[in-house]
Amino acid sequence: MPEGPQIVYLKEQTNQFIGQELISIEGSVIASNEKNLAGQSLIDIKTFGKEILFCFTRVTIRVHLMLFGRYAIDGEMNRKLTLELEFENGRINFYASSCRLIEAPVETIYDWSVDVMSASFDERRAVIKLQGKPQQFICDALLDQNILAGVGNKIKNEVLFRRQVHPLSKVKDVPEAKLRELVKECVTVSKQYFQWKRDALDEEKWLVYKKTTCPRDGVLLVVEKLGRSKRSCYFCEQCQQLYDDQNA
DNA sequence: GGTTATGTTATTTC
DNA sequence: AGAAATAACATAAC
Repeated sequence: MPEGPQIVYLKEQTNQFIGQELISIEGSVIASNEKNLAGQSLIDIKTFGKEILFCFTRVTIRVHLMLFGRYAIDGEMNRKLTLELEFENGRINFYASSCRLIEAPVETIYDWSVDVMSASFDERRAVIKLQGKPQQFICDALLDQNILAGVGNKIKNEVLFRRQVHPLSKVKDVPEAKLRELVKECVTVSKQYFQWKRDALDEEKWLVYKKTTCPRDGVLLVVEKLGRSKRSCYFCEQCQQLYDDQNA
């Protein structure tokens, strides 16, 4: 369920709750001494990367859907409930999600300049931070939430294909101009993904993810778990260039 | 029934 | 100490 754009979409679905009073809170992950949240008002909903933040008067609840998380607005699912927030005008349930209470002001712990969906995302800084991981494979570096918060495995594969970079290129061997292209593409794909989500087209738009042949040249795609992260890479050996010591 | 999947974190091992 | 491997968590689809 996650990846930044889907979380921004989720926020869009929950905006109706902003300004509402919390009637009740349930969930196995919220300890009993935290139930006094009821009565507080929902001041704002923010997103950071793959996290959604429910900012109440005195405290913030952070929800991360991880790999299997689901949610239902004014509905039920037959799964393990991790958090239920009931407001005056509706209810949102989270299942199989990771939830945490944040007591500090969120501005002090989140830096939105690394969030690819944020208006304050800083491209140049992302490039510099990538260059700070010279030995990493590009397929791992693009998934680094401290550099490109919100980018997940689907976006990673799409970006590498569109910019024609082999996933096993080392960051230090990728020319700076190409790194800049990759960072820009992360933003582009993320914004498109968000729109696909709105249009309910998000399962059919990917060029290589879960596909078998390259849309450019028809060559069979390679599917392998690569890099330190061992996440699935879908790529074309014909048209995605491997940057290495030879051609850096 | 085994494998895989949009993810992260805690623990163990080297 | 610190990097790297492994386990842990949770759930559905093929």
